[in-house]
Amino acid sequence: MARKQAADLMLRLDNQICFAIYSTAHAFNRVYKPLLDRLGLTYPQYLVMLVLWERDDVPVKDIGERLFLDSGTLTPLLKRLEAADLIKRTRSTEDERQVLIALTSQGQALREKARSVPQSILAASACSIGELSAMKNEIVALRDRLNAVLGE
Amino acid sequence: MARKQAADLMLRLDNQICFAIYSTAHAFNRVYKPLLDRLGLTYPQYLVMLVLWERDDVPVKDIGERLFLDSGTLTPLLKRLEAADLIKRTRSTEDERQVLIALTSQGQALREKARSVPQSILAASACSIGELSAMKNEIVALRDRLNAVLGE
DNA sequence: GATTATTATATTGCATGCAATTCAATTGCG
DNA sequence: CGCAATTGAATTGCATGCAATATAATAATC
Repeated sequence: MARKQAADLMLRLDNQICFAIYSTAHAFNRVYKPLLDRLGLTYPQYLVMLVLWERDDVPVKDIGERLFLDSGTLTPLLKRLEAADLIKRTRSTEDERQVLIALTSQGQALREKARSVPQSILAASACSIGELSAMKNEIVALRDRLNAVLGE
Repeated sequence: MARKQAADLMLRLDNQICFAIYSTAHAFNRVYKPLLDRLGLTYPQYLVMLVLWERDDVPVKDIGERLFLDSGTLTPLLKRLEAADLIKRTRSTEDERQVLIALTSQGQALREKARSVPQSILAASACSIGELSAMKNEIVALRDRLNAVLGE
């Protein structure tokens, strides 16, 4: 009977860390929205740009591994970024299966406008960098354990 | 110059807690997938069922406030749950603007099958209940601060 | 009590995510 | 070398999320 009650408790929405994560992801998205609107980006597009601002001329696969996204998500997203003149998609000559993603000059330039975004997010989170960093590390560790289970 | 470098560091993908949250949400979703497939539910549908298992016969609005979702998301989702015979949607007689959501007997019964889900998730997270609960509280506090900014 | 404002839900359009499939290119292996 | 297996993208279909709008019902205000 005690075991049954424990199972009931665990089914409560507010006791589930997955819902905490889920709802916080959406809250972040809503905070980002007005900031990214000014850049003409959606949040997933912003993530792709973050990857490219770190390193350019990478195959779609690499971006996908970095962001945990597959081609079904990335292909149309990248086409929209290309239509916005932020990136260029080129079939690799080395390996014609790969499509290399490079920033255009506009894509490079957008980085300057994006520099203030993290500050705004930090302010909205009303949290010190140290606290956020500690939380981030815990969450990433959790994510990696979940992904490890999936790889089995 | 130091300030510029700090802004650059903050633009790094791996330094952003939002990406930690975002990618962990997707990792959770992938871990849940096979478990929820057995129940015939998607993850957002599972969240709605969690709400309803706690309290029945509630208007769409209440579910939305609980899950931070609007009618644009909930209406079609609820129609799919109704098509699956898990819930019933009824226009309230008290206030005809409202649609009340009630569980069917099958919706009630599904709770028994769902009881084992949280245990499986706990196992996949490879974490103690205490640690998870502490993380959850921190994340919820962050979410609430973000939502507070949005309300301004 | 009539008019206006607000509220609850529904609808439309767009951008993810992801499973499943397809297709072309490359790798492996005998 | 020749062929099967694998790989990287693209495509299709379905289910979110959310902004913007529509609509009907209730509340508020004069």
